Amino acid sequence: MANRSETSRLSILDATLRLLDDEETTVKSLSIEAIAKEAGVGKTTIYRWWPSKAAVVIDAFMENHLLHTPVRDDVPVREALAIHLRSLISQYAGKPGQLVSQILAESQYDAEVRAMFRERFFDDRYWTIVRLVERGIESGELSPDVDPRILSEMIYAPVYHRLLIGHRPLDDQFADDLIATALGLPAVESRGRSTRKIRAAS
Amino acid sequence: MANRSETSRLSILDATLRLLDDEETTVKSLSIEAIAKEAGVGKTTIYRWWPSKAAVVIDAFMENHLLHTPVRDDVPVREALAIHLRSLISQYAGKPGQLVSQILAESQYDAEVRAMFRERFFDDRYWTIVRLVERGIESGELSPDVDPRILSEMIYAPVYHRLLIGHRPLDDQFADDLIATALGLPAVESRGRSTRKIRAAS
Amino acid sequence: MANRSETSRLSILDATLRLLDDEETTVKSLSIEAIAKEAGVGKTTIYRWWPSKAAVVIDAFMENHLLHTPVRDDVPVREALAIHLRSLISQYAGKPGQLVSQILAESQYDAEVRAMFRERFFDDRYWTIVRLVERGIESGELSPDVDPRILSEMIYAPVYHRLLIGHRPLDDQFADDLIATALGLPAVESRGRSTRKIRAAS
Amino acid sequence: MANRSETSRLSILDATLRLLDDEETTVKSLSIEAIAKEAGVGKTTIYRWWPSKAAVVIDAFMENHLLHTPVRDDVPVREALAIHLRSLISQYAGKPGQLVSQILAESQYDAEVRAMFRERFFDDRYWTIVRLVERGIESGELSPDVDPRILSEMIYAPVYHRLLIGHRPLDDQFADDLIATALGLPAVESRGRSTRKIRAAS
DNA sequence: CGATAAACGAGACGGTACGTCTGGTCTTGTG
DNA sequence: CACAAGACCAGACGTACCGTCTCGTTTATCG
Repeated sequence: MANRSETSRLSILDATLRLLDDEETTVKSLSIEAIAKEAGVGKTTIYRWWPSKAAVVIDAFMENHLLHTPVRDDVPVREALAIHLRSLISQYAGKPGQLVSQILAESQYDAEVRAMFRERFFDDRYWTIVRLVERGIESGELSPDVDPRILSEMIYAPVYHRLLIGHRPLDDQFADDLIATALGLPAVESRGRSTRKIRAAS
Repeated sequence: MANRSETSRLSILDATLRLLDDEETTVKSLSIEAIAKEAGVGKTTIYRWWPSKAAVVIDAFMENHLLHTPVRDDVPVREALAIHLRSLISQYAGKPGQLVSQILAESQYDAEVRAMFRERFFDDRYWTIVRLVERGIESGELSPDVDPRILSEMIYAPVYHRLLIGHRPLDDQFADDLIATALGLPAVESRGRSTRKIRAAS
Repeated sequence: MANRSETSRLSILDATLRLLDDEETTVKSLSIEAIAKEAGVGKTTIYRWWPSKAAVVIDAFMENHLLHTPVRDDVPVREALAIHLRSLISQYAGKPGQLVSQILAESQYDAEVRAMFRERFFDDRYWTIVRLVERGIESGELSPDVDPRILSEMIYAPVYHRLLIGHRPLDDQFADDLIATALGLPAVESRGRSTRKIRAAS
Repeated sequence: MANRSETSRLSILDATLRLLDDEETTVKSLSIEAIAKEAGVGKTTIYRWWPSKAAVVIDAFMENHLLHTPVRDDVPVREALAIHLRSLISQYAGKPGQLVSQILAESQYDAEVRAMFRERFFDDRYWTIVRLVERGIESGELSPDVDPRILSEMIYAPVYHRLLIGHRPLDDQFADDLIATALGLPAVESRGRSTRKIRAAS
């Protein structure tokens, strides 16, 4: 029989990360051929076990838990949200963000990749936020009238939006603004509307 | 001398749309070679005037005003938002949505395409919503404490989010949920409570 | 592993000859793309194994021994020369001649092709004539004072000269004239005079 | 009205020579586009007056009398031949030789170019040699039995042969060997056959 | 001497082929 | 018998030139 070689599997995932580490390399410019060569592995071996290049990248990405965005449950929801969002945004502002946006790009052309992205990456994060919002409703920090899933999307989606479109920066201010608006509260340090407008315009 | 040929320009944009109309064709699978052949045009002519395949697609997409998402200013903000979002979402649920998501995908790999997407497509829509939100604040429909740009992103981004990730459907319910949550009103009859929440937070 | 495919090699050479057989096709107008298409082969396969189009043509030309110009060693040198030259000239007057002249043309731009032409095509023929001239010297049919290589060139080069420049025809008369002049005999009956001349010069 | 512009004609021929002067540029790699640009002339102007790139090159080549190969008629034929051939060969060994061989290459694909090469370049030289050989016959230096045109080709063709095939060098020794053999005389400095053989092999 | 027609520079155009690259499949030993 | 190595068919890439075709803009006779 000769079962799947764990050595090969790891070489492939390692090689993928090594290649993606190069500032110039994108998921698109990365080729299966290059991965095979870097891993010292035949192309066939990759094609045998992964349905597409993007699948390898997602696997490699997850294998090394490249994104660390804890959600604390021992602090008030507002604070937990703040910690989580700031952490997420700061990571998305860098190389991991590029990777996520490129995987998302690949997933536009391949339903299998899209499903894999959701299952292996997206769902966990999404439900974590939904649960957090639900805790906020339970604790009274958030209005009981909001749909936790919709509110979660309204908090989370803008981060992806800026990541993908780049019309405005991914920074701490953004995290604070999102939370303040979501909780129906102006950001602490900038209460007035006109002040906020000026900030937004800068 | 020897000015640009309008005939060629139109042939190219038309051919691009014709090819993209095919259910199986994506922006990725579309090739400049195919456009040239379909348009009866030399490849050089395309390369001479467009920096990339995606640029041609954006031009073609815009040339024919493929997306019609009016924003009324003669009705209350809530209603204008509802009309706009329902229209936008219904179109994004179909072929135009696929195109937008694929252009966005391409833009992840090409700063020029990203800029073109923003300038030719995104900015108009974004500012239209921002202005709408500002009108809502002025008319008292929205709390004066929200940052119009942040709120706009919180309303708009989830649409793109579902378009790109596909974790939940793009339908009228979604439009209504977004508006209700954005206006701080889970439903019409709960206006008082949500108003209270906003007031309490200020 | 994965050795060269003999099937492909033959398809390519066959396709090349098939295309060149067309009266209108020249080595210049022949394209690697056309060979690949005709052979049902990827362009890469051609580029992998041949350094240039001309190299493929030379290979194809030689593979099928397209030129038959025997040199008899069982008859007097004059007769062997006559048979050989008449045969060579008659072939050069037709399609093979065009091919040779076109390969020679290509070789003016590519040292590798020039070397290949010499090694695969020219040298054999050249040395065959040199040896024939040497036999003529040994047998007394030719003056011992001539340099066999120079005399060979003087006999052989005019054939190429007419082939390439076309100032006068390639016909049997030409073969006879060359031999007569080379042997120092304008005609059979004037052997004495020419012998005298050579003797007088030594 | 508006006659041919002599200025343009000269710019084009000059530009052609300037471009061909570059060691790396060949008649093949030279493009009409490049000539037009270098000459500051529209492509149309070239196409209007010349049938092909090679025609321009021949014109440019001749305009500047790039080859100087005098034939003296005030010295014995042997000496005149020696002077002419040594001069010709020494020039053919350099850049002019490359040009001639490349023009000859081009002429293999274009009957018009071939005719132009003959008329503008070849015929003069050919008949000059024929006349020289005829003078040799009249003066008794050459046997009255040889056909002057055939002997001319036997003297002249080997030069082109070496130029195009490059199997042996174009040098003074070659000129002397040709003349010696043509005149039925061994070269003065190397009378013995074995000596000649060794020289030929080097 | 002003009209007018050809030649001119510029360069866009529809094409062809280039040589390179990658995708995904197939083949051939090796461990 | 899974693997590495890599050859294979296929076809798009972006580039270079081809030869044709407008464009205005000189020129230079001719009416």
